[in-house]
Amino acid sequence: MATIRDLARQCGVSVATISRVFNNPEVVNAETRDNVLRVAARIGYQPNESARTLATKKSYMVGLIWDTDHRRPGWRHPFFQEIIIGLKTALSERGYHLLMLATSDDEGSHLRAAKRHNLDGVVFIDNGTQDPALTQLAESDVPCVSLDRPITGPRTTYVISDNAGGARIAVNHLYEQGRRSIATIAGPGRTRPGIERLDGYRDALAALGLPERSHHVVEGDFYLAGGHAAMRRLLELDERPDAVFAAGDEMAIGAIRAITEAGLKVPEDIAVVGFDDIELAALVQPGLTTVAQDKGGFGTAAATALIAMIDTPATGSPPPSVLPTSLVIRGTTSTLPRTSP
Amino acid sequence: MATIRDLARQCGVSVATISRVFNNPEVVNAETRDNVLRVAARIGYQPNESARTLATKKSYMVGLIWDTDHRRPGWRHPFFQEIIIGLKTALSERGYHLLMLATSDDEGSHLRAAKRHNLDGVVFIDNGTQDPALTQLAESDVPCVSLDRPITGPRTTYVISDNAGGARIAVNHLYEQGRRSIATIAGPGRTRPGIERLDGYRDALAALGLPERSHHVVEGDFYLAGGHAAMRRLLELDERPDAVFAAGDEMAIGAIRAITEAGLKVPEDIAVVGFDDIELAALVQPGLTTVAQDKGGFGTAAATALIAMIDTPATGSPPPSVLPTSLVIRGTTSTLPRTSP
DNA sequence: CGCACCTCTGTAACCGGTTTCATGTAACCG
DNA sequence: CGGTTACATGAAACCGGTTACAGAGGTGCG
Repeated sequence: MATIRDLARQCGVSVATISRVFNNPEVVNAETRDNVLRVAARIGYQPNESARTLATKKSYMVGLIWDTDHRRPGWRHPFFQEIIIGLKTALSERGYHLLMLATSDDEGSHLRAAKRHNLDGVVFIDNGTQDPALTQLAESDVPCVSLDRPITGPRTTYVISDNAGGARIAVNHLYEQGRRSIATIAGPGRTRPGIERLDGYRDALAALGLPERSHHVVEGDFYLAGGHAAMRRLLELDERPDAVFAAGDEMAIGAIRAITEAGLKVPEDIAVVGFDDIELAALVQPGLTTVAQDKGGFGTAAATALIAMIDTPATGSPPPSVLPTSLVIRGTTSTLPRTSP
Repeated sequence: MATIRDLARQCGVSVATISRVFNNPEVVNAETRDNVLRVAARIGYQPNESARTLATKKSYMVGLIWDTDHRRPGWRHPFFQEIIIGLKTALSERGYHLLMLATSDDEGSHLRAAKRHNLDGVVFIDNGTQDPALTQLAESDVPCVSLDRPITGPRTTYVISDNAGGARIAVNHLYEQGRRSIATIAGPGRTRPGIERLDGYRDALAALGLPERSHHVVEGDFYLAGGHAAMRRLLELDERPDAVFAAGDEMAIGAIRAITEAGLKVPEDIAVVGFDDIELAALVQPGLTTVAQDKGGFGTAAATALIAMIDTPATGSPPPSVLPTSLVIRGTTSTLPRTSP
């Protein structure tokens, strides 16, 4: 690899001039500049990023902290790939790279790892554990963005879906379809989306003047089996609901299965709305009506907020991004559009 | 951030000694070493990785090239998340980090980007395009591992599933279930898995002494709609098959839908086997019997091969890893195990 | 005792960039 | 014509590590 001194020699100028050609082209004479660029292209010169980072303290690298947790080996984020695509694309456009840190690094102190590697900022994806290393990071001066989990700090913000709003949309939609006895299969009460979606459900019922019946609220676990079990409990009620809002698509599909097994029909007897819009939602039959999250938006919003903090050191924490959700209507709430496969 | 010179001053030793404490502890006096470590911990010293990389030419970073392609915006890898988990875990254990490079970087020359960043190696995930930048990279002296796509070079190897073997397993399984008229919905002829799985299907038929009927081979597109359409063609045949091997799970599910729509039953009238074992396979009803790929194995094998090349500069290219596939038997080939939800 | 050898440590060059400051030259101005 | 200013460039220090080499002090042996 040619170094800056090699190039300087070949061009008959000093290294300072070479450096200027790449970082401050306007201050160098046009003729000199063109010549440098020509020779650089010929000999295939390119600056060494490590040397550059060492001198400038800027790495153009953003850390991604995503603990595929030792304690919970199977943990997966439903939209991981979409988030990464969005994040990477938005970062790329601004010239930033994404570094996935080895988790073992520094025994869990992400802050130390960030400093070591001269990271310009960090994004982390919540894995549900209250990792103290994340709090430490958020409280530092390193720009941070958290996905799916509210967290604060001097230079920290977060991106989250409008869970309550989405839940309201779902309930309203069921109401518009003529349903008046709307139950919910909630997420676990300890999770953020679980709480917020349940709140939205309650708000919507109240706004519509529908009574909230406590036995119409059953807690699930976000997974298929939990949704199935929860639905069975709902089916045993004297006052059987004519619609169910499930706080997650997998639970919704489990619920549909329970309904079908009971000899009832979806949506004729019971309409179902899910939340998330996972791939599967479009593939099951009938298609699952669901509240879609803006999957790509997570990455984009995170990148935007992060770069704002990085580029203008004066700014503290931008306001959190609350991503809008939208209703995707499919077969489980409407018999009309029978989508062929 | 404390630097090595700060630490040296505080300890009353030279920077060389400090450096030795961290890189070559056995050559420094035990007492001195302990003292340095104690002071280092107290003042929170940690080496600057950029400076270290600059001096040693070793970054402990591996690049991940995964073109979420401008030309094909929707391209996604079915197992992306699992691959990343496996890759990251295996790399972490050896102290390596994963850098996702900005695609715009250097206008597509991944090789240049790798050099700039002093990457120790590179992994790339095939996106189906024959990107010349990948070939250039493979032909360089940078250690490379390609996923899902055979490619060669002086220090390059690849990881791929045993597609043909998996197809044979599938066909044999159908045979054991008493099926004798086994059709296939193949993948596109231009894709590697498409070709290999079809080869495996043919081999298996031959080995079993079953005739191969040309009209029993229909090409799909790996997606649901393609599987559906292909199955309809098979259903129109005079000689209707009693089993179908679909070269991808989504196609298999499309096929099942077509079968059901035609008033036939799975598996009673027609048994179905898929390939991949995507999440959905376990969630549809009846569960899809399918040939599972070793998703995590991709990442692990890639990391192992890459680190072998990195650690021993003398070695050229390790042999490619062909990951074994395994059959997961569910409802679409067997009426016995009716899995509850 | 003299010499070889081993153990431990320090000095200083080096990795490849960036940036401050000084300098030379030409243009401009009254 | 002398002085100010703008422009273009170069010399050298610096970023924070690593490492070749030299040297100091102690030990063992003939």
